[in-house]
Amino acid sequence: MPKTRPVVSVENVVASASVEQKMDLNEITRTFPNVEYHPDQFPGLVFRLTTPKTATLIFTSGKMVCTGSKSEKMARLAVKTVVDRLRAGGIKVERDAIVEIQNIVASINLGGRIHLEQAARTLPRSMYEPEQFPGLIHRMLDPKTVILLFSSGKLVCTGAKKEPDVFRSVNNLHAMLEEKDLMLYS
Amino acid sequence: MPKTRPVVSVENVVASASVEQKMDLNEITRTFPNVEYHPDQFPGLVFRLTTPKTATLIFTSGKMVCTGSKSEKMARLAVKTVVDRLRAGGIKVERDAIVEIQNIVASINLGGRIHLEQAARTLPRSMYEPEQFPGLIHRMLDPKTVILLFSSGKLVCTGAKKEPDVFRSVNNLHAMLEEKDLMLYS
DNA sequence: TATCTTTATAAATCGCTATATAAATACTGA
DNA sequence: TCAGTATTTATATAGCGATTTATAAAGATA
Repeated sequence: MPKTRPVVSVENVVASASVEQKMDLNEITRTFPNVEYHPDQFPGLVFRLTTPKTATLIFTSGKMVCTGSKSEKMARLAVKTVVDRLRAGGIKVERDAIVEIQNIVASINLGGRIHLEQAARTLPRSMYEPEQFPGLIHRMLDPKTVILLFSSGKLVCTGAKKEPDVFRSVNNLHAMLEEKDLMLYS
Repeated sequence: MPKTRPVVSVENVVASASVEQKMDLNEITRTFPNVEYHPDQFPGLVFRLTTPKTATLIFTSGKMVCTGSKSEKMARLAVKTVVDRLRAGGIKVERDAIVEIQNIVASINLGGRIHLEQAARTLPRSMYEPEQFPGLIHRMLDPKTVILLFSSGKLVCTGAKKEPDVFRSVNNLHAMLEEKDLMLYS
């Protein structure tokens, strides 16, 4: 049995948003010289914030993608801040953005080593090709997430749309690893 | 002043050798299926030993290059073992190999951190381009060796032909670093 | 209709970067 | 033709940039 509880840390939250109006990216580029906009390379403009430390992609459609937040709440705050900044810079933005969380990435430490070779044989929906990537890739059905397992006992959980789903995924997997005796605590 | 003595470890010894006679590398390949011989790629045959864990290149000229030993003595033993193995396999080898040590590589831990930026400015014959390689490359004149310095306080000394030269090189450099106050002990 | 572009993020591993050194080939450049 | 460079082997050191996963957005390309 485990000596420690899994230590979970949300590392990145991806949110999509929309202000429901056309945006003039060239105008934004002129008012905010620090943004990155290379339409030949990618259609989105990159708007970075220091706090919360995020990068928000803004498209001509008024849709946005915000990445880098450490929580759902911070992602919403980041989008709000971007819109406020645009307005403060004289860019007309009629309504506040509607934000939807699209992906939550978390790192986890189970506190013991995982026998990956064995796990690859016993865990369903697993992919393990150590010469290609050192982690075992496991697709969980409920919640629908993907977990990368490393021999060190550390995990990466991605694909969750709600924070509780990260915890449920980790608990499900941890129980499974315990049950099948795939963990080694030292 | 240093709290610890440098910890020196010889990591690799390269020796050249010769049995002073032509060798039939195809014959060796037939008798020892585990050797590697791809004349289109490289003219030398690779003969590996488990103890001492080494790789010896054998050329048609009868000359050899032995790498991987942890000491001068082990390098000589490795070459002797290769020749004995050849003879045991029915390969005629008239005389014992004449061995010459060509290079000794050692890793060193000074036990304190090195201020590389500063060292690059004060040490003569130094090259430091961190974006290309994280170590500072210092060419020592006497003994004629090359020392790689890392911020961690670890070194790599290469180019020595005698083990005492490794120690002399390390002591010279250590004294120099102390003198110019480039070390930080914590 | 796919896949690529870009952004962020963790995990751990590989292959580069650089150093010396011998050997014997092939190759390129003046 | 001659001088360089590349090939291969081992070895420590330590940075960097892939590798993989999910996810949205809007263009381009196939």
